Amino acid sequence: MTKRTLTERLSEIVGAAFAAEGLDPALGAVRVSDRPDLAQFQCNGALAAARQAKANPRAIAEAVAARLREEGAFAAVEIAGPGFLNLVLADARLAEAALADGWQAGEAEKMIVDYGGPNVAKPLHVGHLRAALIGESIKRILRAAGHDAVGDIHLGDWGLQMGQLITELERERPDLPYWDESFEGPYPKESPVTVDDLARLYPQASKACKIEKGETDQDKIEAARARLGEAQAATVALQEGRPGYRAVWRHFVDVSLPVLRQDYDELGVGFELWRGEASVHDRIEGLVARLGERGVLEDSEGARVVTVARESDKKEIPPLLMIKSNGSVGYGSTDLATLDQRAEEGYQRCLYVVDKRQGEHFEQVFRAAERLGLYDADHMEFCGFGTMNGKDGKPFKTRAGGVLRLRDLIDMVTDKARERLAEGGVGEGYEEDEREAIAKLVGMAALKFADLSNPRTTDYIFDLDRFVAFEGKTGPYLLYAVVRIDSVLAKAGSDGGEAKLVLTEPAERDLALALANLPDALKAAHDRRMPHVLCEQAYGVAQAFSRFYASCRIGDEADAEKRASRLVLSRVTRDQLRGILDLLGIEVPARM
RNA sequence: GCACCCAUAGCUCAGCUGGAUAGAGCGCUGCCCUCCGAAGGCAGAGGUCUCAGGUUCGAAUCCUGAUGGGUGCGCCA
Repeated sequence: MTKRTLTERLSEIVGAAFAAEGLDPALGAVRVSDRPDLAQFQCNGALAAARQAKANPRAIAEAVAARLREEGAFAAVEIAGPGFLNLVLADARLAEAALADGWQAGEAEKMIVDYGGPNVAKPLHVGHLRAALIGESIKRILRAAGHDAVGDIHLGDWGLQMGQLITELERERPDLPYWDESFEGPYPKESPVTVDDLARLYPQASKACKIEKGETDQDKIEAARARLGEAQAATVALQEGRPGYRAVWRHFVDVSLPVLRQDYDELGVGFELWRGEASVHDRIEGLVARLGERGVLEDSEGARVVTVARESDKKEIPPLLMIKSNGSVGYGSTDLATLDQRAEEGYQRCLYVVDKRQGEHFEQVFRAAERLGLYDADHMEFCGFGTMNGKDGKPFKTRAGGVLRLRDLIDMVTDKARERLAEGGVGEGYEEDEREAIAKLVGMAALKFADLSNPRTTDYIFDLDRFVAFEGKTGPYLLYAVVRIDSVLAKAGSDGGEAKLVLTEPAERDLALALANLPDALKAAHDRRMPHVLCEQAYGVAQAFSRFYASCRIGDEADAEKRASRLVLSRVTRDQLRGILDLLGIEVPARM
């Protein structure tokens, strides 16, 4: 484990050379060359130095290069064009760097990553996929960097959707005891609904409460408004503690949890904390009182709000709604209360892996938290992600026009994987259940890699054909690379052990160079909260290995020293790929 | 209306603090399994980086404007 990446170390060396010339060491910034045909690394500092010092860039480059040639880290230091420094690392240094196995953040923190947000009323669908995959990966990246990070599912179990469910059920089942305020219990232990009931009731209620765009029929508008009012009133009653509502609400949550758990399990996504919005309800009263004491709570149109707008704002930021005019609380209050709880529990940093369209909401919450003194602005991070669209560029829908359930999506990729495995005659001698397990892992790798390889912040097109393609830059290609190396090593009967790396062929150097970039990739993925950087790293390494594999003999190399070195190179490649795939939440089969 | 984001190869997308000949994958053309796993490798075609100005020795990258798309804007989450 290292705390400094290869380019950081090289930058120090080159920076020292600049400093020795009386120049700013920051000019020595080294990065991977974008002309791999000319060099492994480059430094363009001489050009910037020339501007500052009003000197000839080539002359500066010459002086720095002369010092670097003395240094010994580089096999070649060349100057090209107006003053680009082209650097080739000495093989011994490169070999050493290729063995680097990780990267540690400077200061470890206790963190919480909020990346679930499923609604208890709804089964998981494709829209939840990104939060789960990106959040899980970010959490793993943080941990690998040395942080104490936990994930919280943060269930959506306390807002209007609960009032909608309650009232919808009340309409459908007026015979149930939960609606009778004079009922003295006890309430039934058996849930009156199944998850399938919830999945049916919620869209039904939601639709009934919604005024369709362009609706002109006054009766329909009135009906929807009345229905919404009913749901809102039920929400207030639930939050105020009406026993029947609390009892039926408990059932909603209890029947949902096992199913959610199973779905997330299947995705390989695990939360340490299974809290919900409801779990912070009891702190809201105290929170409101504290806001009042600080003088940041105001009355506005019958509601209690925290003003978060600032002079410097370019756009209008509405206040955070703490208590709605009807007395209920919404997600603004629960999100703030959750931050309060997290601060109290000693989490130093809170990350929110949430649809980027909620950015403004979190800006409000974060500002309110700042006003309350819970966290500094730079310890609350909004890690927004882009939306997943269909091929038409609009939010993804199934052919029938509905939302695709996550479960169905997983089945689709698994089916496709099974098909491809059969086509390729893979696993012909294996037991049926192993083949099935492999199909599942391959499908999942395809799905996860396809999603994670997009930068977190951008929207992307969900294209099933592309998701299940197994050639090129895909999850299955990476699994294939790992499994193939395993097979090569097994056949060779050795993983090289402690043998020294001797780099002779260009393909070996290229692979070593790709491997040596790992700490830089880990640091970038960590600092930017961007898992796709690791996808690039893994793919680059896998490609470099494939080239190496195509041009060099490994297990059957005659020269003993070369053979051992190549076995080590193969093993290191496999270990790095496995490590990265683990950070991406992708599981590799033992064989396929 | 106000604000923010985006526009790169036929398609889907990378491109970090401005730097050399703008990169992948898919698709397309042609090669490579008597040799450790061909879900692989090699070679090739394909781009006025939406447009117009500006800053700079140097711009896909920074600034301004235009066009075309997307998103958000207090009692949903």
